[in-house]
Amino acid sequence: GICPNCGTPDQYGDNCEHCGATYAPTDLINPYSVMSGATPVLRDSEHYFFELGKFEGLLRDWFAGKFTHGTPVANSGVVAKLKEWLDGGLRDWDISRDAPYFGFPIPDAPGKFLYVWLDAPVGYLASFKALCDKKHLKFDDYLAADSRAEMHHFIGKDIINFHGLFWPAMLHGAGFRTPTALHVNGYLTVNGAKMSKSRGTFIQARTYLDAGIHPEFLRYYFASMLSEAPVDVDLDLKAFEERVNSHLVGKWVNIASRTAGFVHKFFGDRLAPQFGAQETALWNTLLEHYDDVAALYASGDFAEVTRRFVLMADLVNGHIASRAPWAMARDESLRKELHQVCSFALSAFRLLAGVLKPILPATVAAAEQFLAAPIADFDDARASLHNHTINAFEPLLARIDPKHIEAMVEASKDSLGASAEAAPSPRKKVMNDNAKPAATIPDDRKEVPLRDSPLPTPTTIGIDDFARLDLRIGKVNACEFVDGSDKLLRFELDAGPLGTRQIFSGIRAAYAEPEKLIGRNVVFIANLAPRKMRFGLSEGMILSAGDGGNDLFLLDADQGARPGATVR
RNA sequence: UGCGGGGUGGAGCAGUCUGGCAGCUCGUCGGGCUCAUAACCCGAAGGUCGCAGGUUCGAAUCCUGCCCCCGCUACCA
Repeated sequence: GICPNCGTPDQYGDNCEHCGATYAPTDLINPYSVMSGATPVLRDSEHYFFELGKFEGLLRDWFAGKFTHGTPVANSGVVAKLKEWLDGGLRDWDISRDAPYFGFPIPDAPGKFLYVWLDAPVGYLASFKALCDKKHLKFDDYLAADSRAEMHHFIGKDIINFHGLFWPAMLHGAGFRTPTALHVNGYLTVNGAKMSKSRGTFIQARTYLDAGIHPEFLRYYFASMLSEAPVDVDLDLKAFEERVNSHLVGKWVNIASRTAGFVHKFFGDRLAPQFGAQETALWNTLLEHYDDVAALYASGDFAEVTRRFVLMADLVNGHIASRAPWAMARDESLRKELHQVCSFALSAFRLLAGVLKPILPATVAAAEQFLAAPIADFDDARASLHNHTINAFEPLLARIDPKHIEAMVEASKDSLGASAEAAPSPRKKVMNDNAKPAATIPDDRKEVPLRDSPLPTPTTIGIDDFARLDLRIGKVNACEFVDGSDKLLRFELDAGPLGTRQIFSGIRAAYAEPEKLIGRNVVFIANLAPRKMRFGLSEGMILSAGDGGNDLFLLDADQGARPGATVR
């Protein structure tokens, strides 16, 4: 609506971006919905509140480490952020929502639901309770107010308040213990910007895997960027490729790759009974670094872990280069030295596997298999291998092929998303998805608001404009009502080569018997950016004719049209 | 508006709390090696550490002001 202070149009309900004034949503002049254009209406509604203010003392004690023997419950920046709330005066927390809403109905309060952030953390504990029942653990040993177990939360920085204010207060209020620590991560950007469909950087896990890129490579990259501080992490795809290839393949696996052959050829896969003097000296240096790594892990400084890992690997490769086992191999009299150098290298390879194991569990498992020497725990990797027989070396990791990254980016692109982004909105506000971390939300969904379109709507379009719409035939596999929605029907379409699509369509008023639509061939837009709705992901738009309400008629195609066929 | 985080060679980052030779990885260039998955080793070029001022023998680091980027700012999912 229009700012009541300075008259700037198109402002949100809380403050004006032009003049900076803050106001109540009801002060907005001519308010409208950016989604539908509809005019909001004011309604009275009874709500339920959690008296958060009563827990201020508890929260201050908790921040101060009173329940954790003085150990801070979170990074200083995180605590500072949380204290803002306290210093500004804690208000009661609205924990009810009116229908339509997903989640749990409030008993004896028709049409009222619990706000998702009230029940979400309870859900974590319900899940844990189920585990306790299964494993015959005592729930109270972990949750009772005097429990000495540790409870750690690993979260994104956008939900600090839920985990750092509401939740500890709820736990305490219910007679349970408070969390031991919050471990907060920042946001992820890709190639220096918010993830974007049009740039192909809105990458889904499935797309990543389908491109044939090892999942543990991403774990390594993230580890190399993370410290205790809740900083944002940029996934720079070029850096990702180079770092993973260089560190893991070029430096680490290479140590085994370049020495195992000698051990196999000359020593029957058996390692030497001892290191030489030079190797022993270097081994002790490596152990000093290794022991530091334990503390680095404990403090959450994974980036420093990987830096230390690289340093250690460089020392080993440098040593191999200076000893030149390939030259020794040509001289029968140097067999013992050759044996010692290569055996040292393989022990060092295992030590480095110990560094990497928390980050690359599957890859390290393969390394353990190759070495025939499982790493039982962190200290176990400190043992050097002597008079030990290993298995034949096989490449443990394939380098990232840049073509795979290109393919992943291409597969992530969305042509219509590109047009939406060509004229980016000046809006800074971003909606985040806290409640459902696994769900996907294209950032392009935000606005293509009418107010931002500088060009007059043309009365005619060219054929190219039409071609950008990917219209397809979809055969209705399933169609049903959506619980909690009085407007939507949920469709599952067979889109032939495009697979199946779930689409929500607001035509319930016109089609009261959705099951009768099954089998029909409808027309839908296949390249509309997927949109997350309250009830799930909607992957396209089904076309109907009419003015809305019960005046809606599905377009359809005669029987015989193939599912997925292009409409042209 | 307030608050939090950030700005360091071409890229990604450490270092800032506790002032003391500006460091790591990648990339680039030159050389070496030929065991290793175009992997490895040695060397070089490349930065007035966002800007301005101040404190100090000495400032990326401390202080003041400013600029820019990101985020949060409670009945947002």
